[in-house]
Amino acid sequence: MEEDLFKALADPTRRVILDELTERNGQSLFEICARLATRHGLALSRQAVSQHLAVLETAGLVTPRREGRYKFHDLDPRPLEHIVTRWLTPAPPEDTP
Amino acid sequence: MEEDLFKALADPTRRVILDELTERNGQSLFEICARLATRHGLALSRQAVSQHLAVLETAGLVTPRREGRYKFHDLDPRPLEHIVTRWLTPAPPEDTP
DNA sequence: ACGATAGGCAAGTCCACGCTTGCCTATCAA
DNA sequence: TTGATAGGCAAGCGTGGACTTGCCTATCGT
Repeated sequence: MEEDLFKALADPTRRVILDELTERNGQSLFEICARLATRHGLALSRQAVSQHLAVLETAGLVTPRREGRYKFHDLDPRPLEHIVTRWLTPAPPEDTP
Repeated sequence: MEEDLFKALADPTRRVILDELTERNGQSLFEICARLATRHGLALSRQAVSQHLAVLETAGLVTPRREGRYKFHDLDPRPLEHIVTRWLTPAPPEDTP
């Protein structure tokens, strides 16, 4: 659902999580917590990050992958593809040479 | 500021306003009110729409243009351009033929 | 088996956001 | 000038969302 996508992108912490996963894909919850703290000064509780990841999963931007007691998170940027073209006017006849 | 951009896109009513302006650019506040009501079943107060437009202006997605007692609103999709490429991984080596 | 690690569930708090209401200003038509 | 139209400002209400806290389950190492 597109509502979930925009809601997921609305929070700055979630966008930083996407940045983190873009730089290093497949991180676990604790890894993300640590990198948010050390690299972005975001001292969130583990539960807060877990809830953010749940929102990102609902939006289809993050795909969880279980391995034993670990849960790794893979980025999936495909839902983003259509959110720009939606409002990109279909080639307005500009006469700017 | 990018925070304003994502916040502007977070609300479904504002996205419908962007849709309206994409289809018919340069509408006034009352025009937008009317079209939200008749075409989308959104019976919002004039003030509500005005506040939405203010948010869209802050995000740089809508540029106001005054003419007499009218204020027309022009869509500017340029701020949207970078929000996808931000998380598009720089061509991962996929071996899908 | 036991403790430690990785994560989940649920309730509760706090604040930002969407919307309304009421009143005020500015421009146009008669 | 008067009334109507188009829009703005500010206070207030109510809901949703972000975050914490406390406790519970599951997997690994020894």
